[in-house]
Formats: sequence, structure tokens, C-alpha cells
Amino acid sequence: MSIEQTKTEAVPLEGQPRKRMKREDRDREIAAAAVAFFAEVGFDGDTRELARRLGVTQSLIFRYFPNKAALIERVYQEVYVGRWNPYWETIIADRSVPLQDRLVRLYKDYSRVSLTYDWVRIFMFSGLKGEDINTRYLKFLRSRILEPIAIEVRAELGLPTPEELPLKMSEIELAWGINSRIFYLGQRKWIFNMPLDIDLDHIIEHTIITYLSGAKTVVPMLIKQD
Amino acid sequence: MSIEQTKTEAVPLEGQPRKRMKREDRDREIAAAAVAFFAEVGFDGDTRELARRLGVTQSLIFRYFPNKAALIERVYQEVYVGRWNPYWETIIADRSVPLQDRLVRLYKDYSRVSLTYDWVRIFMFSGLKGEDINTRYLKFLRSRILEPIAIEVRAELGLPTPEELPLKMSEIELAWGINSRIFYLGQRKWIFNMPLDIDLDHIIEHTIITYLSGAKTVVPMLIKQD
DNA sequence: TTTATAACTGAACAAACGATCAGTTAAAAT
DNA sequence: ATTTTAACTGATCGTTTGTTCAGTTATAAA
Repeated sequence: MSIEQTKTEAVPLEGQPRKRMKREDRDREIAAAAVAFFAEVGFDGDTRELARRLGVTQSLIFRYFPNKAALIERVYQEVYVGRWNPYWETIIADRSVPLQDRLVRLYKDYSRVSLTYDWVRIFMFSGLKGEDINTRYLKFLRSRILEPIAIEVRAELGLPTPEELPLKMSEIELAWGINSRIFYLGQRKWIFNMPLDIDLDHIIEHTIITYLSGAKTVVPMLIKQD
Repeated sequence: MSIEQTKTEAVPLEGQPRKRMKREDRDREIAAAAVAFFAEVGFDGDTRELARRLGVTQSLIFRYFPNKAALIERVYQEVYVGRWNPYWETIIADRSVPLQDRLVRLYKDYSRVSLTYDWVRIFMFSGLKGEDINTRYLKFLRSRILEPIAIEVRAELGLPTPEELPLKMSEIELAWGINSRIFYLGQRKWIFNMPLDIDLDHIIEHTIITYLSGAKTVVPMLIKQD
């Protein structure tokens, strides 16, 4: 199993009881352990087991978080908000670099965050739970990544700017294709236990090439439709 | 909410107690209700609530299934095994029809099954639970759908047959792209609550065009590499 | 060394859960 | 009409769960 590589199991020294941390440190330790723990077993994982992994009693957790829901909320903050890199948004618009290179660079970097064990699994657990954080994240992604990509494709193909002709839903939908591809890789690896056959970087390159090649064919067609 | 459209909530008549079904019928009724119920709340959903929806007592469920695990196993059978259509496998190989049309037809039909509320959510719940049914399903999908597609692409582009030159992992990986795209649509709609902006049939068409267009560029490149 | 602060524990509670089983009753067989 | 069969109920048990709180003890200030 290749899951272990990102597990953050804080096993305490059996003999020396590592105790009395500063409030801030313990707070962070619990949050980090909660991310790893809930990513593994889901949000129905019990707080006693989480405490056991931390090497503390269960009641301590409730001295740092008012209830389980608050702890889960913290997990969302850590994973979704805390791991977004604003630099991704700037890569896309840098027209001094060929578009294909920009997209490959962007998604190689984005994958380092969103293709981890914790990220993929917690994203699904929270989605299935019906939390609105997923919807909000995806809307954010669309406005910060997908729409900018669609705009750059217009420029690349010498088509009208969004000011001249607003982006079609279907152009953005086409860009979703890249993300769906990347995300599915994460699911194959971290949820369905189907390790990838070939190198991730290669897949990303092929995905971008496929997207741009397809966009060249499809987008001019799309913007002529009503 | 558009979720209701596939919910199969068997509300019993309050007055007349609809009772004493034949064993076979009740068995199927419980199984169907379990699919809908677990798809909604996950496999941690309690049997008392399931019984309430069925209009029977909780203990009755345990007279039809030895334990909860057996009921869940039945749910897998209903959804994964019971909904596979062997006809999909025959569409792909029919070279009297243009490849693009074959793929569009295949995935439009496949979507009718695998893009439902029940299917998408149960697939994720079972995956996150660590059940091997997902791995088995995806291996089956790869051999029955994705590899055949990769073979047809070879033929379409006038490249060597698999007998002359075995399929590369990366060629199959490229075909995964179609499925990832489709599956992601289901997740957007049924898990992340992001309803699709444009018509599903259009997206499928664009997905196939994008794939074939990309394959034309990438596959000749791939088979030259070691 | 003594005192004050706060990190931490251990035991307990109530609710919710899967599972069991002796008994009830509708429906088919005689 | 009576008997037999089997579908179904109601009450209960043991376990697990989130949450609370009075008390303990390490650590730093005095």
C-alpha cells in the first residue's frame, strides 16, 4: 500500500509521556492529526481513536474544539483554504510563455497539492456529506483557473476577446475537462486503489496537448453557435 | 433540488397497513430501498431509518439479511453487476459505423446508467470504504471498453495492430480521459451540487471530438517511444 | 521553595446503533 | 372452519458514540 507515504500518524513515545504542549502547538497538532485521520476513515471516525493516535485522552480534544463539527470545520480550512496557491492564477496570464507550457506548468504544480491522499479523500467525504464548501471551491476554481484558460485559448486561436464576444458555457465546460482528468487520477490512486500505469508528468502533458488540440477543433465551432 | 427525481421512497399507506408480501417481493423492495437510502446518506445510515422509509419494523430487515454487511453487499450487486449492459462492448467494434459516431453512441448510453444519483454516490461511498468492488469494476471497464477503444483508434489512424505492436499503457491512459470526463460530470451534479451549464449530449460529443482530435496528435508520438 | 496558571486526565452520562428472539397474526393449505 | 405456514412486530441487550466536568499535575512565575 502506497497510502502510508502521506499519513501523519503522531505516535507518542510509550515511555516518556510527551506532555503539556503550548496551546497553539497542541491546537495545530490536533488539527493536523484530524486531517490525516478523517482523510483515512471519513468524518464518522470517532474521536477516541483520533485521541489514541495523538497519544492524549479523548476529552482533551473537546478542550480545544467545542464539538466535533468545529473540528471538521477546521479540517476544511486547513485543506481547502490553506493549500490554495495564488501563484497559479498568475501563471496562466503570462503571455511571454507559450500557452501549452503555461498550462503544463500550472497543472504540474496544482497536482502536487490536489493529488495528495488527504486532499482527494477529504474533498469526496465532504462532498458526500453535502457540505457547501465543495461548491464554493469549484466556483472559485472556475473563476480563477478555468475561465482564464478559456480566455487564453481565444487569444491563442486568434478569436474574439471576451469583451467582443462573451465566453460560452461550453468553452468553460471544455476546460473542465482538464480538471476532471487530473482529479480522476487522484481518485484512481487514493480511492479506487488503481495505481497509475505511467508517469504523472507525462499524463499531464498529454492531457494539455489533447485539450489544446481539441479546443482548436471545437472552440471555433462553439462560438459560431447561439 | 433535482435529487428527488431518482429517489425511490416507498411511502406506505398510513391507514391500510400494506403487509405480508411474498418473500421474493419484499426482498427486492428492501434491496431497492437500501440502494436509494445508502446512496443518499452513505453506508453509515442506520437500519431503523431505512425500515421507517419502507414502512416496516427494523427487525424485519434482519429477517431478510443476516446482517448489515450482507445488505450492503446486495446493494453492490444491484448497482454494479445488475446495471452493466453487454451491448456497450459490441458497439465499439462495429467498423461499419464511423468511430466518432460509435463512441458518441456508446457514451450517451453508458451515461444513462452511470450518471444517475444512485450510481455515482454509491460508487464513491464504496470506494472510500475501501471495498475492492470498485477496483474490480474499473479493471473490467478497462478491458471491455478502454482497450477496445484504443485498438479502434489504432485502426482509424492506420497504425499497427496490437498484434504487430502491443498497446502502450499511455494509449489506454488517454482513453481513461473520456471516462474521467463523464464521471466528473456525475460528481459535479450528484455530489458537489454544481448543476451542468449545458446539455449533456453536447458535452459528450465535444468530449469525443476532443479525444479523437487529441489522439490523432498524441498516439503516433506515443507508439514511437519505448 | 512556594504559589498560581493552565494543560491534561478519568470517569461518567445519554443517545444511537446493530442485532436477537419470543410472540403475534395475516394468508395459504387442509 | 380449522390447521399450518411464514411474514412480521415489539421489546430488549450490549456496544459505541459525542460530550461534560470535577479533579490532577506539569510548568512557569513569585
